[in-house]
Amino acid sequence: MNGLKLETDFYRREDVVEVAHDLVGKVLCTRIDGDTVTAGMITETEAYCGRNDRACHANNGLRTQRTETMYRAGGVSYIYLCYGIHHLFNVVTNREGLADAVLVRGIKPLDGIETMKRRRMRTGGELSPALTAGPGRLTQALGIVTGLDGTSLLGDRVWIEDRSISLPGDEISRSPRIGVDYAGEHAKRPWRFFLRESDWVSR
DNA sequence: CATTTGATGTTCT
DNA sequence: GAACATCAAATGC
Repeated sequence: MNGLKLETDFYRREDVVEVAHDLVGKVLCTRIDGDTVTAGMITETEAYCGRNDRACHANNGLRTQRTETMYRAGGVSYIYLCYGIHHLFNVVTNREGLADAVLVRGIKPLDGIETMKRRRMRTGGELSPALTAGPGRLTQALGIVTGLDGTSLLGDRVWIEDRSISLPGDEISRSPRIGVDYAGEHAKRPWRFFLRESDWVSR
């Protein structure tokens, strides 16, 4: 609770890799259909750049119905269906016309844990990383679905807070992105950021 | 433990 | 028709 909602200045910076780094330690919050607020600290992110990045859906200016959201000005969500089952959540960054986004791959549960367990159909079970570690898992726990694609992150359904969680300088590690082998050389770029030593990261 | 496979729907060729 | 920013359950050691 009592965090400061991130504003457009945070999202509209030019360097999506920098935004991906800075999102680690921030708190992703949702309030879906008047339900309890559910929230968790972001533990893992990946940057995708619309220009010269074969791993990005909107690479080389590819404009489709799906990727159109990525071209909007920073500060909205980009949510799409992956493998026909999983709703993956991204943060659109940069200015209008440039398709940059940050994929959120893991959170550590903070608020509304019982609600998250219910959405994941894991009531009664022990609190484990299976609840929210992984891009498809956290969206289900937070109630995020593709119907929320394009939602403003300055609104009251999906937003991100700065709760002044302090992380030691060496806590954030970086590595190549996961599951993008098809991108060739670009797959090797170290554009994944994650909390070292955290249980709440994917894999 | 590690590895494989089935689920499932949208997008793009 | 193939590929896909994944996950959970099943199978193989």
